[in-house]
Amino acid sequence: MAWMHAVNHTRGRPRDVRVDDALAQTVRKLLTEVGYASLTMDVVAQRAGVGKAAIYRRYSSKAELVFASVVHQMAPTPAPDTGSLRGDLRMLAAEIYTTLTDPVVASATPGFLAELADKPDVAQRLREGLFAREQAEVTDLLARAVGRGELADVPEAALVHSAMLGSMFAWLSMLHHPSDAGLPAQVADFVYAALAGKPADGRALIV
Amino acid sequence: MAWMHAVNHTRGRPRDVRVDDALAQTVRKLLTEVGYASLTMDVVAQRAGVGKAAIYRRYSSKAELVFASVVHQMAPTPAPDTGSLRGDLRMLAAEIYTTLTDPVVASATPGFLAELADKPDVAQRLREGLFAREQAEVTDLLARAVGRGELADVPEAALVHSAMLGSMFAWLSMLHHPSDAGLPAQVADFVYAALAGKPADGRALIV
Amino acid sequence: MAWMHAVNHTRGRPRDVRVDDALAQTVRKLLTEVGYASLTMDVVAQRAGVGKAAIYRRYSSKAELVFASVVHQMAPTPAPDTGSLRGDLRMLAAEIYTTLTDPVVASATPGFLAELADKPDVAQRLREGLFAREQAEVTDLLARAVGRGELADVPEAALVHSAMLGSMFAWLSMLHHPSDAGLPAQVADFVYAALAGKPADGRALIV
Amino acid sequence: MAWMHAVNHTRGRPRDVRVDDALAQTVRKLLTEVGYASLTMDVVAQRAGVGKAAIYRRYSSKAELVFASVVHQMAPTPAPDTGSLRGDLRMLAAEIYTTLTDPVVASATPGFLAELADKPDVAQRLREGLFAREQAEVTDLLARAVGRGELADVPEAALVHSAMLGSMFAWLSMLHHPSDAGLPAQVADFVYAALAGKPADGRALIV
DNA sequence: CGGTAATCGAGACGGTACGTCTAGTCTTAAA
DNA sequence: TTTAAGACTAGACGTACCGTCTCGATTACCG
Repeated sequence: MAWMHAVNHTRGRPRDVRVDDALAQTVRKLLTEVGYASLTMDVVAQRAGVGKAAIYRRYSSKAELVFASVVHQMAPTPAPDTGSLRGDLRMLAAEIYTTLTDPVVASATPGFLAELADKPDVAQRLREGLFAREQAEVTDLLARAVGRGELADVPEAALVHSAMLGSMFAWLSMLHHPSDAGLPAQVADFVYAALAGKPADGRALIV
Repeated sequence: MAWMHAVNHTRGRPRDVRVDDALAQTVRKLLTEVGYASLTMDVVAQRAGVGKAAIYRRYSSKAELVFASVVHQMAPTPAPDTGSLRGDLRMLAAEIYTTLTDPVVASATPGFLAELADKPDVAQRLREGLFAREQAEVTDLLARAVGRGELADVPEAALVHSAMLGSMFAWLSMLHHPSDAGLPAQVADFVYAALAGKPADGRALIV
Repeated sequence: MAWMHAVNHTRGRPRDVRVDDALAQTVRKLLTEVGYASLTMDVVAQRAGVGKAAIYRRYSSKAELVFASVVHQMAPTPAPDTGSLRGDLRMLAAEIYTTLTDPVVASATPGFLAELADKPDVAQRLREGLFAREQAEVTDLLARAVGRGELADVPEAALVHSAMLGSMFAWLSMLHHPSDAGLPAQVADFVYAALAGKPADGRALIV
Repeated sequence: MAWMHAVNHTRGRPRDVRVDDALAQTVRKLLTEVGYASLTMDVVAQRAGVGKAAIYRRYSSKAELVFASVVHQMAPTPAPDTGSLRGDLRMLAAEIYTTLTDPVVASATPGFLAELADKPDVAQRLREGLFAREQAEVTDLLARAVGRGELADVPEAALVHSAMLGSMFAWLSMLHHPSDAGLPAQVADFVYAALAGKPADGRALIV
């Protein structure tokens, strides 16, 4: 099947791979420097030493360019399995937290969410490329917990995913509470408590 | 104390209240029609039958205008107290859900979050005017539960708030799951389980 | 006939004369400071310590205000008669020159000419109030020359007027040659030569 | 030496000549239709089928645009030499008259003169590009007359130029006398009389 | 001497042009 | 055919100005 990709590009000058790298690096740097809104295509081209046509030949819009550049070298994170539901949740929470607080991701996310409102196609690709894998991890993690006998029934993965991702996103980006290394564990334990029926933070349940 | 607000406006022609109303109404209508990004100041001015100067005399930017218009007549929501923690949580979840799925709010939110990245002052006002009250409700609600003896210790309100707001926001705006009337109850019960130590959805805990 | 003006204005508060003076003075000062184009009604009002309504109650437009302010205290120039055509021409030239090089007039004139293109009514008033009297002087001056026997026939006053006014205006405002005290005499002599058939500047005619 | 002008424009897409043409034509048409003051950049762009950026890339302001468009294809008029001073003057007067009464020039001139007050750089360019050549013609014309023996001494060209240009400008634009085909000849003869010492219009000189 | 009516400064109002900026497309010459 | 450079269209942004309108507070005359 590999030949599929090797379509005879042998007509005219081949794409310069250094362009792709320069773009990704430049976009990532600019995102942290000025943010998504003030990142302009002209400046990207100039700083990357690249023509605008070379950009639009690869990405059809600013949103796609930024998306690709942000995802570019995002952790592939194969799989965790720590042996316990609580451990798995903490692992996942830490992973999500790391992503959300990454300077590049944090700079791109809000502007990104804004564009998704208008462009369902980009939104679709974002969800598939970014969130689908995460959600699959949640599904696996829950299945493992059921297998271990930690949970009687498998809860809805989407809800658990929303709880973990959303809690941290709201904490950081909406309520603008300070970034705190203890946050992911807190959230993971909170979710664990909800699933396992043990009060969060080991607090005793009275009635 | 009312006289405090009656600051001597007696100098020159006073602001026309109808302009404020026309602006808020027009912005709200345009938000649902074309969304935040495609809402232009010129069109707002034209449709409101107002000069652009009148807008910029009140709001220094598009972001401020939209913010004010969205908040304009947002539910004052006095207080609930349903007699039980679960009931209170469901009430609050329903309220948040209603807000998040309101056409106007839903249209404005993403574009809004994007602008907050650049404009800390607007962000500050948004948090104070929009989220602070919500968080106060959470605090009260938890205190009441402790008072009733439903909880042994008072949990951190900010975390509970993040969990409720964030879960629903992520579900709706990030993962784009379909709007579902059952969502707020699900989320409320999930949070209740975490706090009260009973498995969500009444699922039995095995170990 | 004076009673015509004394129309019973005796209803309500009478116009404050100090407003008129303040306006004229302010406009004249602003004209020399920033020129016609950059003179704004708001600044006039502010600097004169006057409301804009008070201005528009007197003058229907910026053009009218400036016109009135410039003419305000312009030389009434009774009449010259120096005893000779050449002397009369020199006198008139000097008068026109003084007017054209007056800082206020010089600042207002170009912007003024521009507005006349669109507003025939203001143009009409300008011509009647400003140029008509000048032209009448030319007519008288020529008639006197004929009476004295200096000229056989009375030349067209409008042409002579154009020659004197236009030559100096072109020299100063179009070609931007430096202001020169000798200019009016030169122009007067030039016109005299044309009328009297003697070469300008006493130059000998060869053929 | 021609290569000096062919500065290596070979870097990026070259300016589109059709844009320049479309702009000049559109401005000329609009000048006659609505005049200088009511000519707006947006309408120019729209009617020319051109983006505003393309205009401001070429001209830094409305004044520069209009200036360039008016001068654009103005008669190069090499040189006349009719064999006599009177003939040369009539020729020049006719040329100036044609220019002044050209609908485009007539519409642009007043608004133009107004802007020159504020913008000395534009004024400088106007004088060099527009009047300098005219004045050179006057100088030549007078030199020829001296060569022919029609004049004993060479008069000051600037004064003669001012007299011809100014007389007609004042007649048309300041005093708003009706446009008259006989005007240039009248003015030329008037100037001729001043130079040659023969009474204008063949009127007899008495003393 | 109190009512009536036009005035006053202050400043908000609708409308409209300006000049700047951006996204995404297109056009060169060179490689 | 790709490259860098940069011009292209379209259209929003925020500022500025004009001429009008609206406040509450002054004046004058008239009854």
